[in-house]
Amino acid sequence: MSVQSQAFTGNCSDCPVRHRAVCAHCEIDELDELESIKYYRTFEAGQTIIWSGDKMAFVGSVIAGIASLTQTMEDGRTQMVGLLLPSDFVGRPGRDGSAYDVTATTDVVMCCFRKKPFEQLMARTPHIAHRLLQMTLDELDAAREWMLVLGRKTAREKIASLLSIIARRDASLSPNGPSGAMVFDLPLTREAMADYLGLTLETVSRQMSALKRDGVILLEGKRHVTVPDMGRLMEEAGDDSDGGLMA
Amino acid sequence: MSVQSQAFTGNCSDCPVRHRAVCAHCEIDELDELESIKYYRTFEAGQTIIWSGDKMAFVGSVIAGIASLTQTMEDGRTQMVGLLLPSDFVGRPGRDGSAYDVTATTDVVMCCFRKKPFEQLMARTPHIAHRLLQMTLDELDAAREWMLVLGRKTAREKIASLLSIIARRDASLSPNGPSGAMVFDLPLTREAMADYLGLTLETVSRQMSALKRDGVILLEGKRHVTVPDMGRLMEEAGDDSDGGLMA
DNA sequence: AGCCCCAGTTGATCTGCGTCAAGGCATGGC
DNA sequence: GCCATGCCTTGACGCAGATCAACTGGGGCT
Repeated sequence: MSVQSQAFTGNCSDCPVRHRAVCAHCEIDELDELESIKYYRTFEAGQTIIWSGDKMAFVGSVIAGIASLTQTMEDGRTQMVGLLLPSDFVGRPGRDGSAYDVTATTDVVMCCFRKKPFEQLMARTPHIAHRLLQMTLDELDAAREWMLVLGRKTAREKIASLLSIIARRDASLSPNGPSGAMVFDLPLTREAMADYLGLTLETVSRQMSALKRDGVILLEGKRHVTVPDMGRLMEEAGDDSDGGLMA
Repeated sequence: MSVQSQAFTGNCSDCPVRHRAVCAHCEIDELDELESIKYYRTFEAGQTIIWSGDKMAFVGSVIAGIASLTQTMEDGRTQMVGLLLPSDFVGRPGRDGSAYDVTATTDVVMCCFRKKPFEQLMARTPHIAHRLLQMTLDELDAAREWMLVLGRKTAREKIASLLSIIARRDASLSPNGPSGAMVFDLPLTREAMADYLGLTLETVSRQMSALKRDGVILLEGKRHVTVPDMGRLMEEAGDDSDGGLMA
């Protein structure tokens, strides 16, 4: 499967993620300036994009595919601390090193900006800084929501939480009804799920089987998931049953 | 104990946290403008500052004392998702509701800005937005470091991690030698520690006793802690033994 | 003083998840 | 075809931490 299946010319105006990325509100002249400092890079599934501690020469956006941020302890225990989806921003203007490993979970296409020029542009262009602040605040909310999952939820609730997050993201791309059935492919191996959830891969496997046995999800093969009732899944996750959709 | 023991007149130029807060790099005229939209509020230990879901009329900085951000599930399980120390920022420009409960853990003094005018000032003043971005990125790093603690560390490592974070913060205020002995008072009850660490209070108590028995810490009463060897404590926490201080 | 109340400690027991180990089922190379 | 490899599933067992419960000690009431 090609990650570039859509006809994308490499021009910002065609960019499939532009309306959600850092450059969402840029004017034409600003886009032109971004064009001049950007380049694309592709990474194969499993490849490391940035090593923890490396100095980063670029910042950028994920255009296609999924990348993950992970931290690893000396003895090998690892925890995934973020999932980067198309339009998500990578890098930290104003600091040189990365604090985490960034790894391509699927094949990934990134739109990179050379760091120095990007920072200069940001200094001149308040609404890029503003957009980045909003995106960072969203990430902070997501990280904190995940702290609740890691600290207080049971294995079953953790799995249900992960599935409902992935399902919700897919929904925002191809809108099914929010409370109807939902179908998607898991972009993560059992091991990656375990690293995200603070579990072992065996426990992940067992709980997936349990949710399937109890009719909360249907599995076709190992990765293709059908959720017949999102409300049910969100109850299993321990969230409000409406998932905040009624507000 | 008064939280306002330092002679603080209520004027920005005397503010004990100014060099670390949002307004760190403000010029005199900007400070004047902040003066005109700010007011102080005090909260007693245990009081709720903001309820999850409330609309917030203000943003602001913690001036003295410690506040915490917590999330609670319907069945009462709670997880602390952030610890707010003096100079930390509260609130989310550009969004109305809080996603968490904000609670005063000790007596707290806050410097509040009315939200609307603050947002307008921010729009006109790029370096306030820039400072806020930096602070938010720092918080994001802290949240992600905490995800590793919650997801992968043992109870003993969790306690050691918390103690070393608190010790390090105190060190940054009153500089002892970084690898010598360190003395501080715990600002948290056992229950609050448990909520931060994703443990029960009984487990916290047992592990505190174990660290004391093993000579990693000394306890005088329930709250007064002496760490004879910070390196040892950081090993117990599962971090690099140098804690990044050798870099 | 006498009392209560709250925070913390400690013990006994239970259990959810980790650990270790044995397969299953695709895919790809020879 | 056959075997190797990667990803996943399932079972048996043990342990770290949760749960339930009793107790301690200090600080602030009347």
